[in-house]
Amino acid sequence: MPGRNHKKIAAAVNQQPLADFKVGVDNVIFSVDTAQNRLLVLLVMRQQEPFLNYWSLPGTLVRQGESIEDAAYRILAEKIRVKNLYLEQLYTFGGPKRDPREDCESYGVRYLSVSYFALVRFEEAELIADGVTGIAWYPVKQLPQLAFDHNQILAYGHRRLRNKLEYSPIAFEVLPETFTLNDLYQLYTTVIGEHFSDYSNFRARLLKLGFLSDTGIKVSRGAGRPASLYKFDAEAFAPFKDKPLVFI
Amino acid sequence: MPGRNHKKIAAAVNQQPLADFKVGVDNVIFSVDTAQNRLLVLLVMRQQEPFLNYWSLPGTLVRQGESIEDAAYRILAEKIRVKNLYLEQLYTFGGPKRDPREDCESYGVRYLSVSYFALVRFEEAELIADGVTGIAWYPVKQLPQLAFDHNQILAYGHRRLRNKLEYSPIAFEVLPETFTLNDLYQLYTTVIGEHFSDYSNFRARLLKLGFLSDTGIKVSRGAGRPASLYKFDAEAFAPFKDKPLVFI
DNA sequence: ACAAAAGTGTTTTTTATACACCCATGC
DNA sequence: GCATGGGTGTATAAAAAACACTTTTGT
Repeated sequence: MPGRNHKKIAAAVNQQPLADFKVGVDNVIFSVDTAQNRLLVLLVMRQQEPFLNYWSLPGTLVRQGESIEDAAYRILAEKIRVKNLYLEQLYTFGGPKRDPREDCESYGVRYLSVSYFALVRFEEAELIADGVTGIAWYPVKQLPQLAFDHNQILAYGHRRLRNKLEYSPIAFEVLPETFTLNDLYQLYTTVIGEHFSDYSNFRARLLKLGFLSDTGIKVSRGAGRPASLYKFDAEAFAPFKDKPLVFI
Repeated sequence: MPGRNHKKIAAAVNQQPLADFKVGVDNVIFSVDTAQNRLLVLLVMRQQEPFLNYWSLPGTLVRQGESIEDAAYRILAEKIRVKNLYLEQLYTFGGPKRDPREDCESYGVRYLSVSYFALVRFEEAELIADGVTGIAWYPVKQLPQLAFDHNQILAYGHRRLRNKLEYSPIAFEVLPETFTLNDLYQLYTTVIGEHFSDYSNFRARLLKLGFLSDTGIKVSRGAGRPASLYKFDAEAFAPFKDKPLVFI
């Protein structure tokens, strides 16, 4: 029965063994040091093979009963204490051979990495040093060679951060409740670069959009005229949601 | 030794069992029927439990030695023949309990779905009917209830499609090599809705940007003045890459 | 001749850009 | 009083938006 035989073969081809995965989460956690105008990323020193003593993105493997996003929040909370943060899924890297453990220790198990991208407020972020693991904010302009494909993941996260700042109001998730317009401008300058509107125009545009409300409270930063504290008004922003809008 | 004991306990807490995963890929494949001004998505009828006889996104499980992206292309090629397409990773859905198979048949294995989003040219897309599996283009405005969390994935893909059209030149990946400005306009209208510039302004803006070159060739579509065929000039577009740019 | 589709032009309004300048404070 | 940072205004250029109009075809 050639027909039947053919079907069997086709079925066999269609049912090559499925890959078994362990799923890891790697976080690209950014912050902006406005005092020194630097964009920073959180790195930890690896304590085990592979890539022992390499800097890497803080990551973990997903446990039973834990959602991917839970794992992302867990590893973040293990490394850093923050009040405000913005976190979103970045990309899933899953080619075979991206993790050297696939060759040796395992029985054909693949390692897949779901990366998350986070932005936290530098001034209030508290690194959790456990006395063993090295942990540090690194300027993204002076990165060391990282473990695994983490340089690639980081580069992808950096691109996403810039895009998000340009098109979405994520800056306000990481600024304090109230902030000066200069705080906001500095944040944009540090991440995007100096190649956009000057402060005066930036200011005028943002204010005209109408979702920044002046609290009337003034703060003085050393010399100079005191600045007004502004507040992001989520309700006033609502109409702009899902509309193309460029902040820079 | 209380110190050592404490360390042991901490280690135990930190090493709850890892989850074991099977990784699936689900494709949200869109096309635009310009003749009827409809946005379509490709659905297949499930042939097995769970969700037997439910419509679902075309998907597959990742096999040994296969990258995630390879699996996405494989399942796409199994269902449809196309010349041009745009494909990118969408999102990874991985909460526990998103797949009912986790409860019964498996030994604690989790199912994770890496979704991909694709845009293909409707006119030249050829569905591959194998005589068994139902397969169809569904208008996104009249979707049935889908298997798993596929309605959610689809909604997410739809949002991404709109954003991509607004900010990126993906329309040209799915239009034929040469196209009329009206073809382009229809594509935008169908996906985004009628709420953007009229044809005249759309046209003026796109032409001024300078990355559409007139081939000089004219085509006639029934009555009316013949239209010029244009061509996307990737080189002329290069300077706009990575710059905020809004097409609509 | 006339409807239909393509393409051009014009007018008005809104934004962007580049500045110059005024304001309030610390020292 | 003057340097410093905050804030306002203005002149010019560019772009968006609305819409009227011309051109070229099929019937």
